[in-house]
Amino acid sequence: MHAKPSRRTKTAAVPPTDAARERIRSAGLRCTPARLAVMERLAASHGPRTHAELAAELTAGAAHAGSGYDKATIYRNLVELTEAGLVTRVELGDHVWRFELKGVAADGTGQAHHPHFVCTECGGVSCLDGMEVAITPRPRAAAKGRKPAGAKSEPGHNRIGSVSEVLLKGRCEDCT
Amino acid sequence: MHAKPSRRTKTAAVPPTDAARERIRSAGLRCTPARLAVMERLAASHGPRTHAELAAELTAGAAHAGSGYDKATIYRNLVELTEAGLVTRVELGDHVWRFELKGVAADGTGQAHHPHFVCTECGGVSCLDGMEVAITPRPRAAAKGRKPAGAKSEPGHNRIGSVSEVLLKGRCEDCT
DNA sequence: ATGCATGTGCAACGGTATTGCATCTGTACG
DNA sequence: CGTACAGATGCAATACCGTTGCACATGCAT
Repeated sequence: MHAKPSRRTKTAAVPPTDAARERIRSAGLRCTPARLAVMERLAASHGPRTHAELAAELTAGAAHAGSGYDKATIYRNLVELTEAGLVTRVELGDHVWRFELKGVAADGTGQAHHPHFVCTECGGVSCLDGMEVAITPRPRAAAKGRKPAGAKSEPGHNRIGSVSEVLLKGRCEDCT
Repeated sequence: MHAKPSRRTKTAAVPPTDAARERIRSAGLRCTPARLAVMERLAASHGPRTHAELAAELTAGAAHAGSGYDKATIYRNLVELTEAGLVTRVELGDHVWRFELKGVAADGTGQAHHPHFVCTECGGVSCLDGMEVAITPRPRAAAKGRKPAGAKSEPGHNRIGSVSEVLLKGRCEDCT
């Protein structure tokens, strides 16, 4: 039983389900229940979710009817949605991919992603929305750091073309 | 053969081996050949190395005599050295731990904590030595020349206590 | 309704991280 | 200098996550 969204007296003229459906369709993907469920689950989350989490929620189908999807399906959907540009895949340092709904970008670009902060103690993840990270050369620089001429250190590799993702690690105030 | 001059009376110029040995000892760990080899291998690297890389180098025993250590031993040594504070373990987003010599070197110049930059195209890793990352609460209002470095009382529930690691991802200039 | 391309379920594979246990070794001690 | 013990090592097994192959079911255009 799918608990089909009875369109009677819905609070909004465009339920989020339809919005997600439209985005999926416009991304060139079929709109399947599994895909829709993944999208809605992501939309209902605040921060990035792991594949394991989503799989647990959508596989067992505890609370949500219509669940019971395979973890491989969820994984593939996440990857496909990522490739389609609807979802971002991040790695926060614990060897687990996390997926996050991307900003509204129908054209496929122009998403301002936000930095993430991970507490190395409690593992909490914070989305630093509205934060900007600027990287600047250190004031006095390495004054005394006479570089051995023979060093093979490749300074040319330090050229940053564009930064698409920022990840900070440390301790949150609760764990300090 | 090892053919190692076990005479401790050399006292010539304190080779890096002895420095590493001293650090290992002072960290409360035994000074074993495997541990020493790991330390030296890390010291000879410019960037963070993966366990697989180090294992490949130290297991097969290609160039360095005395190699042939087990990968589990190398792994355990890396973890122990990390816990001892001599090595840093970072995760650059490809689900592989990377280890980097931490703290001071023989010359005393500590390359303590530098941000890392990973190119999502070529996978190259850059150590942004001498770079500082400043996080500003707002893209517009605040000037970005400051260095909070210990930002507190962040708006919202994203309270950063202290930042210990910075990871940037994007594209290097070559891949842009 | 029908057909094809696409998505899904099941299960297996691969690779890295991690650990148990018997044996060996570094280091302190006599 | 020899001995003993805590710690380190080697070997192998385990666990887990990510990933993929293949046969079947399903969405969606016609």
